[in-house]
Amino acid sequence: MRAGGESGSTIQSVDRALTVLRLLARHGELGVTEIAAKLKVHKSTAFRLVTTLELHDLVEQHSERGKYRLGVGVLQLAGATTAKLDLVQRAKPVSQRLAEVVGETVNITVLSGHEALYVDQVAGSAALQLHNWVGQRIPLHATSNGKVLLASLSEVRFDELTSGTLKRFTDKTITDRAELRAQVDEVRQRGYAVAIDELEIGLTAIAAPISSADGTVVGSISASGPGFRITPDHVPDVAARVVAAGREVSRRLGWHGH
Amino acid sequence: MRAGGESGSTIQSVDRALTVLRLLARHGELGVTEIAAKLKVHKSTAFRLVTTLELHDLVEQHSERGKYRLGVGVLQLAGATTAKLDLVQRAKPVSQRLAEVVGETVNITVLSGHEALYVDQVAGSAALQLHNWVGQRIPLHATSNGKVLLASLSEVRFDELTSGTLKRFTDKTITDRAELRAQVDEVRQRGYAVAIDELEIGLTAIAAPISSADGTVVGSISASGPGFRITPDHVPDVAARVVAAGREVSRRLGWHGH
DNA sequence: CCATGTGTTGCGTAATACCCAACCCCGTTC
DNA sequence: GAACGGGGTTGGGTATTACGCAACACATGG
Repeated sequence: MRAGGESGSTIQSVDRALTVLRLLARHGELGVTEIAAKLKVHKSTAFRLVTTLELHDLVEQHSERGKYRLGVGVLQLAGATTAKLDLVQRAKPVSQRLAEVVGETVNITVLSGHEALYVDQVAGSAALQLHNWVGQRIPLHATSNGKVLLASLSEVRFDELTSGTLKRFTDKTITDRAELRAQVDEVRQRGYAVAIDELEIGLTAIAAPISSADGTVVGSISASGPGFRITPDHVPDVAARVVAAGREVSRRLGWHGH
Repeated sequence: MRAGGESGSTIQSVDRALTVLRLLARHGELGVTEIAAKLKVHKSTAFRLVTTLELHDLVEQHSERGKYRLGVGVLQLAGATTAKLDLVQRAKPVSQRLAEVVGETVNITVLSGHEALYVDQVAGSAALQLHNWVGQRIPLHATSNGKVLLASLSEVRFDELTSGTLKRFTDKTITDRAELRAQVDEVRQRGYAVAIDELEIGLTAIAAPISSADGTVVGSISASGPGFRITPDHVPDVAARVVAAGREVSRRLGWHGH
């Protein structure tokens, strides 16, 4: 029987192994039997998968003959990826301080394809349940970060990246292109973007741009938290701090603007 | 023919796929043909491997029909791993500041099995060629970090972890157990450890312990750089700063000692 | 002590992933 | 501008490879 694969050419066992990694990322710790159940394969198959992953330090088991979790090999790989994007490295201390002062979760995003890509996150002191966004992509039109990134684009690029239909997430999501363009213009004047309930009900976010040495916007920094904490009254104050943080990161990247 | 596998049970294709990840971590960017050559497999095999990896966002190719590099999925996985070790999160700002002040590379290690495991690194401003140690394991007896970790152990644990022969790296490496024990005692009294040319000729490192809320040592922080910059004269000064940083991190972990 | 739960290991089979070759697509060369 | 070369990509047949099965070692607890 030919591999009833998804898209023509994918290796079954590798696909399963990588799924194991994602499962472990999601659940923290899993046993061979649990993994087998989730993958719908035999125990022995699951075992051989994790054994191979273990050989590369991507997973490790808690105390010989125990459950499995993600291993340090992952950190090695991550180190190699972030080495190139020194944006994360340089922004880290600034993000930390911002998260400390504001008490909310701080994120850094960059433009990747047609979406905003989260490349770093620092949990705020007040964060209850922290969802890790790092590595995830979010539509540009529904987030404060996205609007900041859009504000940095030329007219034509803006049109390109907003060409599709603007997906609705909540009833506050901006789905009209003219409305979006107006908001983005405002962001450009004001220097920061706000999104309230636009991606998720109850979530308020404020973002500001990060510029590189030559003045082009390379990313955005944001603080976000529940609407009952970041009330409309607080927005200007938080925005000022986020903008200052964005400026600080820009300065660390060699930017010398005003 | 039965699989002439290494250690009983390992899946060939998965093993190759993970090797691809490590290759990409090492070389940054590689094409299908290059990967095939390094793996000693056919082009098409290499292609199917990277395609499967791409499906999980672990690799991505630069501009359709181009070379491959590590992808954002790696960051997602890494986020899940470091979420548990909040040591890294809390230590980050302190490490950054220390690296800034001292100008040398700062590392954080924890005890993992019989070795020291590097869990974080901040490159110093003066760092020329930065090798990323994160995720790597280094023998306890040959590094300043290792000696700090050893100093926190009970007599029996110390004996366990130094039971094997102490591998020699340079002619300064401590290979005598009695000598090691003496040095570790000194570390315990003095509050910091020094290693000069012990792991690598020309490399000087200074480490101090990090304690958790209950007072047990959970890791170590170190500054390291070339011996011509960190001369014996500088050691006490740098050591004081490293110790202070270790205390600061400990405080952030809830430690309330003197 | 047996019952039941882990993680682990040998073995035969056939499904699977490999190699091969041809393909497309882009740059260069002549 | 046809021919070449070098990238990445795509079908197909074969036997290598990885799968499922079942029995194992080891822990836990009734």
